[in-house]
Amino acid sequence: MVNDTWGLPAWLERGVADLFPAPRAQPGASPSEFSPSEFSPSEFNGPGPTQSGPGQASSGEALATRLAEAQQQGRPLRVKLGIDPTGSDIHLGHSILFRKLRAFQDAGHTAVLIIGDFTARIGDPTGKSATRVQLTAEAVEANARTYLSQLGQGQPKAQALLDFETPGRLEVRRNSEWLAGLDLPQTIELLGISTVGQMLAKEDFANRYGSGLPISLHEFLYPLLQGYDSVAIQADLELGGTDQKFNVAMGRDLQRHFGQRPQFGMLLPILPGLDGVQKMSKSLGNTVGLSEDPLSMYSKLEKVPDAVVEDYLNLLTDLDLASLPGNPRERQRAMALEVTRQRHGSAAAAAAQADAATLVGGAQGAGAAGAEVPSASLAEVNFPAKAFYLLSALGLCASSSEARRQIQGGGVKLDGDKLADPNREFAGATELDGKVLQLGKKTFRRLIAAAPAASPASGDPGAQVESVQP
RNA sequence: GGGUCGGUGCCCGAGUGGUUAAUGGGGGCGGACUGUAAAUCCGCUGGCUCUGCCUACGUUGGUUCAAAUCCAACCCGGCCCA
Repeated sequence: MVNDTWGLPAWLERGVADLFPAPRAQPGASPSEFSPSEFSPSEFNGPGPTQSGPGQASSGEALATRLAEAQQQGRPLRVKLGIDPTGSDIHLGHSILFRKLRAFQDAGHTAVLIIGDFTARIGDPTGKSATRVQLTAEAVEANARTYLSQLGQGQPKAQALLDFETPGRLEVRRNSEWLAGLDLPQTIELLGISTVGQMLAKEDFANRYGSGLPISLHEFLYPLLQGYDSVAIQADLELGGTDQKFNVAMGRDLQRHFGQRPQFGMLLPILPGLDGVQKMSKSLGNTVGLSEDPLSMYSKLEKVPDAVVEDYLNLLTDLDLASLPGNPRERQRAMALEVTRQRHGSAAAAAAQADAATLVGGAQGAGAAGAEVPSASLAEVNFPAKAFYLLSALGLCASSSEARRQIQGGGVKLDGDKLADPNREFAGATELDGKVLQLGKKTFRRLIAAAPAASPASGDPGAQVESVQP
């Protein structure tokens, strides 16, 4: 999956899935020259890096040249990354892109982070089979702020995912800056740049069109608007997931149209989710959030399917794969430890690993050993409380019916003792204070009679009570 | 705009007047096994502090003792035609 043949500097090479422009097999084309038509969305299947014809620079070489040129002229590259503030949490899947963006920053280049506030407000349907719900400007702004704080805004660069500190290394822009002011003639100009055929070449549109699902006309505008972002900020390179190829390529077309030198496109793989099958996505409930507590993060990562451990190691860490133990289980644990360490530091990661081991042995130990278990406050629970109600009131189960089922299915334990009767009644909070409530093998909550004074991980106690389930 | 087919639970998809909270599959969750994995097997899979009650088959209204199933209007989508 990961290609090692781009010929890029080491800091840039790892994990790159695709890089374009791919050179065109065109006689007389000079490697360092950007021909005005070297790439268009309809040329997706152009020659890859290993297939370059004789005398052709690979796209890796072209980029290396560009980097050298930038350094020579003392003009850092403007590296674009667009994010869609529709959700409110950044997860490991996103972090692949941010890690690469950070690498560019550390090499002296300028990260241009575009918050797609305008496009999000209208509801970008990318990758969805149905049009997304529109968000209010306030919701978008709140999401954007959450993103920035999760990316480390206000933190020293050693701890933050992006470098917010060093002057000139980061620009945060909102695309409403330039999109909100587009008038109809300008919009029509944009629409005129692409064709229906090109749009239908996009995988998402092709699938939906092929299976008879509706495609709204305004959806054709999104790739154009996103591409226009590249024009607005004069991007030299755009980072994206491999699913963004169309949009990134569109940015090149538009830049060319508006007389700019077309950007490079650097595509990184999509991280598989915890299920190991589908991509990591909040709506699929298979994510690890960047702001999750160390124990949740470690224990989720420790049990990802073997098939994706390699990808996680490659895409989320800088570990040298060859130096890791060969045993799959050991590799899995090393990966979980390292990723947790990146977010929470060595001490917290080691503690999480130890706690995970304790908890897995059974909750028996958990109560006594004082392992770090996310806590859940009993303050909101009305006593006397029956067992099933407790589960749902604490948010461990989505509904009280489900709580009943879980108990009847034998999946619930209190301090290691199986809870058999859903109607078992608890008189008051003191009876439960300090005990560990366990659902299945992975979900633990230490019950606290009063509201927690200060929660260690996040400021929001509700966030800690969040279940592992979607 | 005309014709036509269709809109069922998280998803797909049966069901065409009456033990129907609705067959089946997928997904999900739980249990056994295991390496906390995968594979396999088993159970569960609308809500409610639940011996019972409530909401559900696009929406609203109607026929009927009884409707996801019949009728009407409306909304939404596919296809063909304009």
